[in-house]
This record gives sequence, structure tokens and C-alpha cells, in this order.
Amino acid sequence: MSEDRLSRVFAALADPTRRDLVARLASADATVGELAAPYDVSLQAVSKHLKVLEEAGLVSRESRRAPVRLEAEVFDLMTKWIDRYQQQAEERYQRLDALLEEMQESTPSRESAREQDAS
Amino acid sequence: MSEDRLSRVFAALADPTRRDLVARLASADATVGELAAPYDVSLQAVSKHLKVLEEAGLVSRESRRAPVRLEAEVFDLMTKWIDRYQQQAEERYQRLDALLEEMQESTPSRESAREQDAS
DNA sequence: CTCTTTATCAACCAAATGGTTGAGGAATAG
DNA sequence: CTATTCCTCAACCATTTGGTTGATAAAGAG
Repeated sequence: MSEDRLSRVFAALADPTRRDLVARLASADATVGELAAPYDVSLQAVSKHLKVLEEAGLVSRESRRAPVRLEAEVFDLMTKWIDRYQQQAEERYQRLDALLEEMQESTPSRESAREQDAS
Repeated sequence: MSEDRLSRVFAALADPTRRDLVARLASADATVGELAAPYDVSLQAVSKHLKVLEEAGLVSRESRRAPVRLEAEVFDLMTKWIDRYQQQAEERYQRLDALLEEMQESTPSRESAREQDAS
């Protein structure tokens, strides 16, 4: 599945330096050297980070020395995953709220024939 | 900053088992034991996973043996981060497309006075 | 073709991660 | 209160990760 893909994407973005690279690439393509300049780690370290981003499909390059480009489509994969569960969770809360309201309505000691619960 | 928070959230979701836990918790709260049952790893391992999710703020519990609950608000943090750069990147592509169109229009050798570009 | 610049590969290291087992600490049942 | 059940802590292990330095490959400039 794209199970594995998602794992690599999330793992890639779990590192602050890599998130910063993504952030910078969102505003302009850049070469490895340019990207590495601001950080106080070696060029090789940044090269490794880019490799991780590349293998996650977040970034691409046409050739060795070509500028690195952000691959924005991958974001869809994440938002899809997130949205699904966020929505599901929110629905649950809404159902819970409704249930609580019901319970509050039936708490007042009057147990007249309104609201028979079919449990 | 919440830099660190974001790192922990992404790192937490980089593991397939943990994503599955989140997925299951989206449909119903559950105790540690219930959550652990389906996997073929030890209860302790699952307990560790839950700790990671908890420290990332993705999950919470009122007491030791209480059911684990999904903390849906954290998703906002992620979607905010993602949306920002996705949007930024898309805007760039649109500008690039516009530029390419302009270039194509001006390529045909006719260099008449239409379309002065104000750089 | 040769030289220089730019990026990657390789080997290594310390720290973090995901797993194990065994012992111990809370909650609940009796 | 005591016993049992559920969960966490501790120590350990193998693998991965993020970093280093040094050597090497590929692209451009002369």
C-alpha cells in the first residue's frame, strides 16, 4: 500500500531542518549548495536530508546539479489521511454531545412517557 | 516554539502501528488492552506507542486504566503547516504557468509593440 | 582536454527507536 | 484487607538516524 509512502512522508517531515527545507522550497527552487548555506551543518548532511525528502516524494530534481523542486502533490496524501480521521473524530464528538444533551433532558426526575430509549 | 511539537506529531504518525491506533481511536475510545489485542507485539510495546502519541498530544487519558481518547485538535496544527506551503507552492506554479504562456506568446518572431513587460 | 566547483558515496560514531522480557505498581473484585 | 488483573517501568538488544570527515564522481569553465 501507500502505507509505506505515508510513513516516509511523515518521517521526512518529523525533522525541523527538513521542514525548513520544504518551507524554503515552497517559495523558490534552489540548488543543494544554496539550500545548505544557512545551516551550520555540513553540505553532506543537507544532501542526506534532501535524499530523505526525495525518497518520500516531497522533492525532485532533473539532474545532479539542477535546482531542487518541491513536489506539492504529496501534501494531498497527508491531508487526505488527516482529514479522514479528524472528521470521523469530530462526528463522534457531535454524537456524544447529542447524547449528553439527551441525558440532561431526561435527568430531571420527571419520568413521563416522553423519550423511551430503545437500547 | 511549537516547532518541537510539530516534530513530535509528525514523528508519532510516521509509524504504521501508531497511525493505526489513531485510526481506531477515531471511531471509538479504547483501553490499552483493547488497543493492543489485534497486534502481534507485546502489550508493553503498544503501551510505549501510546506514550509517544500522548507526548505528541494526539491522545489522552483521564487515569491509568481509563480509555484512551483521540485529541483531534492536534490535526489542526498539521493541516495549518501543510496548507501554508501547499498553497504557496501552488501559487508559484500558477505564476510559472503564466510566465510560460507569456513566453510562448512572445516567441513567435513577431516582436510588435503588444505586451511590454514591466519587469 | 584539464581544472575547479559541486554534489554524492563510504565509513564511522553517538543517540534515538521499536522491540523484547521480567519485575513492580495501581485499580478493581472478592 | 487481599488477591487479581491491567498497565508501566527498567534493562537490554538490534537497527535506524543524523551527524561527522575524507575520498570520489559528475558538470561547467578555461
